[in-house]
Amino acid sequence: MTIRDVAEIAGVSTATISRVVNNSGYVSAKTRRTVEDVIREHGYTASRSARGLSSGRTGLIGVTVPRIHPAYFSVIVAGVADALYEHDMRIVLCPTLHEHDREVSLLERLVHGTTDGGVLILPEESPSELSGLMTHGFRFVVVDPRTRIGARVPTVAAANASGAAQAMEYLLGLGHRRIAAITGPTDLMATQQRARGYNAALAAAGVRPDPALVLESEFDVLGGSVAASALFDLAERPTAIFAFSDQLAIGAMQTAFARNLRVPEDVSIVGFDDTAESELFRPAVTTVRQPLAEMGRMGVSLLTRLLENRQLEAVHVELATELIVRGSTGPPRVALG
Amino acid sequence: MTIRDVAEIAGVSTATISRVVNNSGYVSAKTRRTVEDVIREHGYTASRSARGLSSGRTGLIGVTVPRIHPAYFSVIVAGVADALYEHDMRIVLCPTLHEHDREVSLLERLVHGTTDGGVLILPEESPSELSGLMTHGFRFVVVDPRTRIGARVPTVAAANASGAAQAMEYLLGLGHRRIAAITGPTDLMATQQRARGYNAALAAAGVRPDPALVLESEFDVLGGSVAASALFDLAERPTAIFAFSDQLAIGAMQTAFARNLRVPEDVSIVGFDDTAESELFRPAVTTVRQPLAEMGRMGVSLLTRLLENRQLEAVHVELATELIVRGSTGPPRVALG
DNA sequence: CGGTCGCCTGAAAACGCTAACAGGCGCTCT
DNA sequence: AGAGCGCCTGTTAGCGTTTTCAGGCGACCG
Repeated sequence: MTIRDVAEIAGVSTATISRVVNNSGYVSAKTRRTVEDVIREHGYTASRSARGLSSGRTGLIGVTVPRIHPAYFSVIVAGVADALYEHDMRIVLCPTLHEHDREVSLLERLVHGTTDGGVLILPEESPSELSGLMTHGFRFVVVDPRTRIGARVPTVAAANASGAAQAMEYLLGLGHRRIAAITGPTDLMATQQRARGYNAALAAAGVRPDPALVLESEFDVLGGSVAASALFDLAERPTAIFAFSDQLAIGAMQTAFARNLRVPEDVSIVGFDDTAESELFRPAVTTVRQPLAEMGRMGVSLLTRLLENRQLEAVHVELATELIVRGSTGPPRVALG
Repeated sequence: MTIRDVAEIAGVSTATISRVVNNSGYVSAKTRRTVEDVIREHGYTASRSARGLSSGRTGLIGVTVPRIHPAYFSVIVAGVADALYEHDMRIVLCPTLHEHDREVSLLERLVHGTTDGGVLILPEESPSELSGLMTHGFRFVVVDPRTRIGARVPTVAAANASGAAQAMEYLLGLGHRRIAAITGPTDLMATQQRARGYNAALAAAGVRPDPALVLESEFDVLGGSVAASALFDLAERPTAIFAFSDQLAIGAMQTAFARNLRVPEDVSIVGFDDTAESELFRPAVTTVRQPLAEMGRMGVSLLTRLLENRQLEAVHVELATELIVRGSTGPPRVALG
């Protein structure tokens, strides 16, 4: 079933079919109906390849993502896929496996004729490579940028600083004063922002920050365990730990259990992300919810505007976070100062 | 940068470029080198659209999946993506959101000129719709079939029956005799197979099956909680529960905790799948590992053979499972029988 | 009544690539 | 020496769309 077949059956030209399908240009109501009937009856769908070749638009959006299965990424991708579906576009998924070369070569291929644009999730690309792509004419949006990127590249992120501040204010409000932080890798913007929120909240409460209470780690469970272990070894143990991801929080809780510390009685723990496991774990993890799916959707929303050559009103979007209070937090055992 | 530009610069015809790029047909070593240099220097990549239109092969594989973010699916997708990457193919991801109509319409679009084939993960499609697609000429593979599908449709699944038997033999070996099962939806083939393994193992051990100990549920945490609750209310409580998914197992464990039952001292619990959360949870969940990523890779492997019009030596592939013993299982408190 | 304009439709030229065909060249074999 | 046969390369006809351009046909206006 090609457009030519449809044209023949409907007794019109291929141009008319094209106009009906894309509803562009003038078509009389009668002709339109006839054509639509034929299309429905014979089940015609335009070939994306041909359309792509002819019009330059493939209806495909490339999505690069470090890995698929961590809940963090897959929820964003789900948001992207959902939003794209509504625009009748499809998503070409490219896991980069954290390999910079792989990402670069993927992008090169995406640029040329394969896709109309891209959603880059936590890209490994340097800011200069990204602006290179941009000047090259590739339309894309970065979700959860790794570092600060040139002002012209549209980005979507969570309000990391204020989210962290929210969590800290809550802990401070419970009476905690010795609040440790297990941060992510410090080169990540998300980490820096959350650290900013952490420090700001402490300062606002008049608590002197203690550098010994801030530990850096990879964003994984093991890192959380190790860091928590170090924190529990401190002469003056923290009464609360703010982990910069749920994975870290769970690692910390595992260590607490292993040392027969009760959560939250002996130590309160807060995570970040609100991925599925934070709710599953017992006690359920108090966490800062990142609107991951919404971030994906917002990325698509920016991108479609970009593809329509419309001006973006906001190039850097921050989505609000929300503190989800669950069972892993409570007042400190001995109310201090 | 089109093939014509490259041809002009290299001083050869476009056909030669095409031959070099696809290494098909004869090209002299010298010409090949020249062309490759030009390509590298000017960064040419063939337009997938044009190639697709001309040759009928787009290098795109459609992957339908009910949802992306449950770990179960995303791990399979990761396997698929990885394997496809090695074939220089890309994956067009289509979440169906469990909606049958959505899936059908997606497939229709995939069939026509968009993709070369498909990997259908737990498809909602009826067997007849699937064989319809097949006779229509669409090349695809089903991973984790929902129901028994016609013999001609290639499928990849885990060895569900023997996996369940493994788990049961382990529990029986520990001395358990009253072993409950929380199954998934009974219309799923996976559920039926696991139930088969459950019953077979009981029979082999000479244990009379008790229908009261087998409860059906959706594959989610809540279902596990509810079912476990019912099991714990039984006059004669089971000493072990075999949950047909990790989610169910975790739900069951949460209920156990809520009732002050210790795991594994008061009740042993086994899950299925070995998704990430089963390792995170405390106690870590003993579970039957499904080789999800491998299932994805195997799907691609079958599909590529299909695309090359090669005969498949095995149309229905079952991948072995593995029992992962963790902390949620132990001998029953009072050794019975 | 002729011109203009809006609506509608068709013809035809791309779009960038592949593949079938044809031809040229140099060798070997008879 | 001529035929035959590998090897290499070029020519060219599509592939199925979109899009531009050029009309045709009424209606309305002057």
